[in-house]
Amino acid sequence: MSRKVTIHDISTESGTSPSTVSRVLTGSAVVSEDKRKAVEEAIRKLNYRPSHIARSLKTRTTQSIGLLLNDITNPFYSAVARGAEDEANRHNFSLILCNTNEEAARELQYLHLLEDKQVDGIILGPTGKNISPVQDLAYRHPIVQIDRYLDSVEASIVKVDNEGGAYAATRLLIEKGHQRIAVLRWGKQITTMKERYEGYERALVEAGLPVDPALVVDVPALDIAQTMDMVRSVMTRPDRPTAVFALNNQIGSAAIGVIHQLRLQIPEDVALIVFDDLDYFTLIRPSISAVSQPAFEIGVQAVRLLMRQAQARGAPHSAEQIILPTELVIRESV
Amino acid sequence: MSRKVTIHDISTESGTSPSTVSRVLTGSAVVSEDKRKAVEEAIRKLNYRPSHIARSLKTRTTQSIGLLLNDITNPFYSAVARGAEDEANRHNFSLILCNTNEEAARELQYLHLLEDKQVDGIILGPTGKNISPVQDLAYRHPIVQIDRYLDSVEASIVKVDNEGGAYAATRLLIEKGHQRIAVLRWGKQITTMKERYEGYERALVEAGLPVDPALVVDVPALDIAQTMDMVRSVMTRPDRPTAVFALNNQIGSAAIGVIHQLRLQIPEDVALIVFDDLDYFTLIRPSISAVSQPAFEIGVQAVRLLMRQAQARGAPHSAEQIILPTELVIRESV
DNA sequence: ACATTCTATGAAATCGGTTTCATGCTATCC
DNA sequence: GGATAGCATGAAACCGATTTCATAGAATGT
Repeated sequence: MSRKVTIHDISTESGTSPSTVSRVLTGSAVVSEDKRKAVEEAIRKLNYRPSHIARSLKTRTTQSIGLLLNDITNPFYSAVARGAEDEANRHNFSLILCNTNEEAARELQYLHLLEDKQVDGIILGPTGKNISPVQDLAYRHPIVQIDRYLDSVEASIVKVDNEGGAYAATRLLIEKGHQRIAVLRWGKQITTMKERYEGYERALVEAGLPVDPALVVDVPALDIAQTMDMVRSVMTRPDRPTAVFALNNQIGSAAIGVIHQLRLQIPEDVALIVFDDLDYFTLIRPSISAVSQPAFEIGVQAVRLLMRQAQARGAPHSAEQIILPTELVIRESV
Repeated sequence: MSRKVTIHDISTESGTSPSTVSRVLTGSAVVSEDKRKAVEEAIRKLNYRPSHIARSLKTRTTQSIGLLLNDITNPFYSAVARGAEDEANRHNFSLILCNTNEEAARELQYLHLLEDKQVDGIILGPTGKNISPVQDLAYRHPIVQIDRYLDSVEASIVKVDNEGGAYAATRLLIEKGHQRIAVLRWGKQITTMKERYEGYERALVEAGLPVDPALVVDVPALDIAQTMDMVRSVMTRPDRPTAVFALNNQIGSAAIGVIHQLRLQIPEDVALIVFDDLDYFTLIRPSISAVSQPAFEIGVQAVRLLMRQAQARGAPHSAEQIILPTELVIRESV
């Protein structure tokens, strides 16, 4: 087993100094044509590949960014990841995948780990429970929050127009004649949920409809069985709502499951609209209307924003905020 | 902005040498009780966190593994990723996420990148198009293939019992009285598809049924629209099959879409079973039967296998093979 | 033609740890 | 009690790159 080829080997093979080899590697300074050729020849001959680690140690940059998500198996987040991966790759950066599972301790552990690994930036889909550590980190490193964000933390954000999307969805239901519209949410203190709920409420108020607390259902956890139970109890009440607005894809799926179980007809018995679109919504009958989010684009924009911030390091980095539009996709369920 | 705290700072603060600090850090040698206390105190006081990069440079180990997948948005792969992440975290390893998008060039680029980054191991869901580079890599580094594998390459594998799962599914359809069972596949040279097809064929042959080439549908690409077109053409033939077996979740979803479009009743007009289970299969009506794969567990096992191989480095590492069982989940669609 | 600036290059320091090696001290043995 | 082994420790080398700094030689200006 031959030892790994180092810059020193290239140096001797090409009859130059390591400094010169480094210069042709990074292009950081002018090197004469013949030396350059010699170095390039040696690199090819010995099949040399520079060590990222050694480089990182000196340059204090790792060409990597941390991607901290609550649940990579949630189609929304995996699309974000895909977008981020795509854009990162375009910049020759790689992603370190961290799954928090909505656990504060795990998020915190990862935040430290990523700092120890000296990632050049962090894309954070926050659990919402580590406010001050995130603030501290944001002070020292480029960090962009996606989807949700921590209200008091001064860090960049890439999100969608939750309020507007929810408003449009609710309005659609009202226009279709619905007066009793249930809203299903989870974690009402989370910014996404807050904003979506506000959009719902604004549409109701604007239309002069009452905001009935009985129609606002908070599911206790993102557990499909529990969520279905909650939804079932709403849907089996004597004064059942005529329309349901689920504020995320998981609750939406639970609602679909319950409605099917109860043998209710969509949209005759109950109309349905879900915040966040899933592939299968178009495949089933009736197809499900949704507020579609540009998840892939969120990932792309987050990486771009990070690149800009990393570039401008040293300069007082202002916390940017990117708000992407949602799209109301009207299908058979309304 | 205070400079980063280094091992040298701890050394002076605690009145010891860097060597001793390193020894308490790694626990690689005995240190007297009082020195240890002093070092630990200094670490706490200065809030010291060792640099992973510097450590990696010397130890030639990065505590990270590369995760190379074709499509992280495919629920199967994202579940694998989740499992891998979980297990890696348990071992204090982190994952570098690489999405190949089924592109050979991208896969190759990533294989090089991961080697340059000196990951301790690679989990590879291969495109199938980079046989000799993978073989070369496997010779130098721990690598485990998941799901698919490269036939000629000597590297460990974690996969499911594709043949057995497909056999069981086909058998079920036959037992339900179906004689004309279409099979939908993509990329027939890919090991998973080959094995699943073999299971299908074995079940037919065992039951004395003919293997009708007209019922074997190869979709040209994993594109939902194209796939739906192919499926539609089969389902609109005069001698339409009475049952359909889709060999992966994407083709399965396309099939569901087409069947709904054509207003065919499941399972009366056509029975359906899909290799690989998706969440929504239980939510819709009728619910869809599936061959369920332990995707999370594949990720977990892959990481464990990698850990073992990395441990045994130096010893001639034998290529292990782990075959996990599938589960036939019978729902309303048959 | 001589002083001065430029340019390409190599030597050496550096990044922040780990590990080998040498050493002084204490414990053990006959 | 003197020789030997064991043990904790620090000095220095090392991992593999980049970057600063010094310098020799070429190019430029007057």
